[in-house]
Amino acid sequence: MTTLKELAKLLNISVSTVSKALNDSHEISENTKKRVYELAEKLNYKPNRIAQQLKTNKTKTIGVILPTVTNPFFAEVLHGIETAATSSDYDIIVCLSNESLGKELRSLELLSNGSVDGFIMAVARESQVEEESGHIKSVIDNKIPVLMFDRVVNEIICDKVIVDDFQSVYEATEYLIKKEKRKNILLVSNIEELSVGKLRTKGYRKALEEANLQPNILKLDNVEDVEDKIYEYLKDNGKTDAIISIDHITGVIAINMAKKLGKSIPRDLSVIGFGYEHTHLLSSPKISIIHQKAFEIGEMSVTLLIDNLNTENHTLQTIVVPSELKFSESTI
Amino acid sequence: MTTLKELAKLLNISVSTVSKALNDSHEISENTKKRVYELAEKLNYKPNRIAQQLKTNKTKTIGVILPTVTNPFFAEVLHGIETAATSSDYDIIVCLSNESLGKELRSLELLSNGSVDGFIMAVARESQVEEESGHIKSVIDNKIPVLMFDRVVNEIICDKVIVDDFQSVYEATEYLIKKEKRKNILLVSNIEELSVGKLRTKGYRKALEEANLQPNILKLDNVEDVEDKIYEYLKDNGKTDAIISIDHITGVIAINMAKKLGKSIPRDLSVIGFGYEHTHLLSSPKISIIHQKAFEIGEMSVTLLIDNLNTENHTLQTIVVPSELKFSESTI
DNA sequence: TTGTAAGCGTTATCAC
DNA sequence: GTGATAACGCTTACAA
Repeated sequence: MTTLKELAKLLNISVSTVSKALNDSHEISENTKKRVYELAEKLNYKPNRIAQQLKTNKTKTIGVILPTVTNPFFAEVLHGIETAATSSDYDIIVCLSNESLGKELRSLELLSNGSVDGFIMAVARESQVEEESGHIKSVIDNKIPVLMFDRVVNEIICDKVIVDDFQSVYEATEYLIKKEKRKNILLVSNIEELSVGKLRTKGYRKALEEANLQPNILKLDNVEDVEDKIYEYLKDNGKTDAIISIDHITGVIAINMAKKLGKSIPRDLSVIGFGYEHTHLLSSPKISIIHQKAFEIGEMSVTLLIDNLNTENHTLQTIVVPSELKFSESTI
Repeated sequence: MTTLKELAKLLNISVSTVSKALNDSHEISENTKKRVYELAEKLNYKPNRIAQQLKTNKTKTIGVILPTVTNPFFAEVLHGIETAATSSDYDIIVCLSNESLGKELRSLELLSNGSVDGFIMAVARESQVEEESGHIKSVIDNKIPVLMFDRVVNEIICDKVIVDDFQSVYEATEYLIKKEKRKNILLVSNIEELSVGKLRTKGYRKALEEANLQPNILKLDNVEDVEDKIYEYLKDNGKTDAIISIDHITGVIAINMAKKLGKSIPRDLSVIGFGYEHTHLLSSPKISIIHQKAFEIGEMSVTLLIDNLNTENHTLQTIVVPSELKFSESTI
C-alpha cells in the first residue's frame, strides 16, 4: 500500500506537506496540491485507516452483538444498522452470541480493547434467563457507550430502542375481542423466558382480564414439535376461535394446522402473529401480523448511539418504536 | 484505557519491560512478571488492538460483503462465517451490498485501506447482471485476498466455495422422473439472472432432456404476485404433477396454492424447493428440500481465506459443497 | 508556503 | 534482566 512517506519521497517534499495537501489545507499552494493529488491518484493512495484510528483514538466502528441472525427480526435489524452506519461513515463489526451468555461476554471483552467506539446489542437469551448483566455494566463503566435494543436489561442504564411489546399485543387481543367477538383466544409462545415474551403475554392477559375472559397459553419450547402440539390443542379445544402467536413462526404453523382440521380461516379462527417483511407470503390464507419495524429499530439504534458518541452532553433515552398491526385482507 | 506507559510509570520500570513481561518473555524475571501481571489485572489492562494492528500490519479482521442478510441462506452463511472467524480469533466487518453494484464497489474500496486482511463475498445481483467485476479484480491486484462463495464470477481467479447447483437440481429432477414417474415438471424461478439460477435451470433441463420430456419454466420477478402466478399456472395446466422451486420461498407458496386447488400432495403433485434450517416447518404437508449447507459454506470460506492469508504458497482452489436432498416423510 | 518533530500504543532490536 | 530507541502511518503544533 502506498504511504504518505512514499508520496513525499517521490515528490521531494515532506510528509506533512503531503498530508496537508491531501486534506486540502489552505496552508498549501494550489500547485503543490495539484502535484500531490495527481500522484496520489496515480498510485491509488488511500490513507491507512488503522494509523488514522490510532492517531485520533476513534475507530468509527460500532460493535454489533446479536443473539442470532437467522431469525428474520434480527436480520432485518442488522440491515437497518448497516444502512445507517454506512451512511454515517461507520463500519460495523458483527458478533453473534448464539443466545449464549459466555459468547456475549467474550465478544464484549474482545472488542473493548479499542476495536470499537461503542456497542449496539440485544441481550442473549441465556443472559436474560440467568439475569446476568455484570459484563455489560463493566463495558459501560469503562466509558464505552452501549445501546440495547429489543431485549433489554432494566437494571442497566443506557440508551435503549424497544418495541411496544405490551401495547401491540394488548391492542391485537382487544381487537379480537371487541371487533371480532372472539371469546376463546389462545396465546402461543415459544419465547416465554425473554423480556419481550413476558411483556407480550402481559398485554394479552390484560386485554382478556378487562373483558372477563380466561387466558389460554400454549408454551412451546422445542421448534420441532410445534406442529403436533398446536394440532393436538386445536383438536382437543374445538371452541378456540382465535390464536395470537407472539413469535414469527408459530402463527403460520397454526394456520396450516387449522386448515388440516378443516377449519375455515378467518370464519372459525382468526390468527395474528408477529411478522416481518415476507411473513405474509408464506401463509394462505394470509396471516394478520404485528409488524415490528425492525429496519427502523436498527436505524434508530445507530442514530442514537452515534449521537452519544459525538455529543458532549448526550442524555440517555429510551425510544419506543411502535409496531403496526397489519390485517390480512381476509381477516378484515 | 490503561496503557503500557501507565503500567510502567506506576511500577517504576520501562515500557519495554512491561511489554515483555506481559508477553511472558524469558528475558524477564519471575518477580517482575508477577508485579506486572497483578497491576495489569487490577487496572483491567488490555493491549490496544489498533496499535497492535499498526505495528504488525495485520488486522485479524475479515471483510464480509453480502448481497442481503434477510435471505435465510445468507443469514446462515454469515452464521457459519462468524463462528469460524471467532474460533480463529478473527473479527468480521459486515457490509451489505443490497444487491447493488455501487454499494458493493464502495464497500470494497472503503475497506481496502488496511481495515481488513481479506474479503469473503457473494456478488451482488446487479454486478452479475451487468457482468461488472473490475472492482473485485482491482482489490485482488492490490494483493488483498478475496474469496467468493455461492455467486461467483468465472473470469476472476480466486478461492471459491460454491454449491453444486447444477448437480443438485439435476438429481432432484431425475428423482422425480425416475422414482416418482412424474412427466409434467414445472420449474419455478425468481433468480433466473443469477449465476446460481442459471446453473440450477441447466440441471433441470438436462434431466428432462435425457428423459425426452418438455421443460416448463415459470419465471417470476416480483415476489408480491408469486401466489397469483402460480395459482393461475396450476389452474391452467392441470396436468402438472411436480414442481421444482429453485429458491427458498416459492416452493412453500406452491404447496399452499396446490392445496387451495384441492390437489393432494404428494399424490397429485410433488414439490421440491430449496431450503434451509426451518423451511420445512412452514409448509404442511412438508415440502421436500434441497438443503444447501449454508453454515458449512460460511465455515469453509473462512478456513480457506485464512489459509490464503497465512500460507506462503497457498494454491487457489474451488470447493464444491454438496447439497443434501431431504425428502419430506410424505413424499418418500 | 513548507518542513520539523512529537505523539498515538505497541513491538522489536540492540545496548547496558 | 532491564531499558533506550526506533518504527508502524498518520496528524498537528510549531518553527522556519
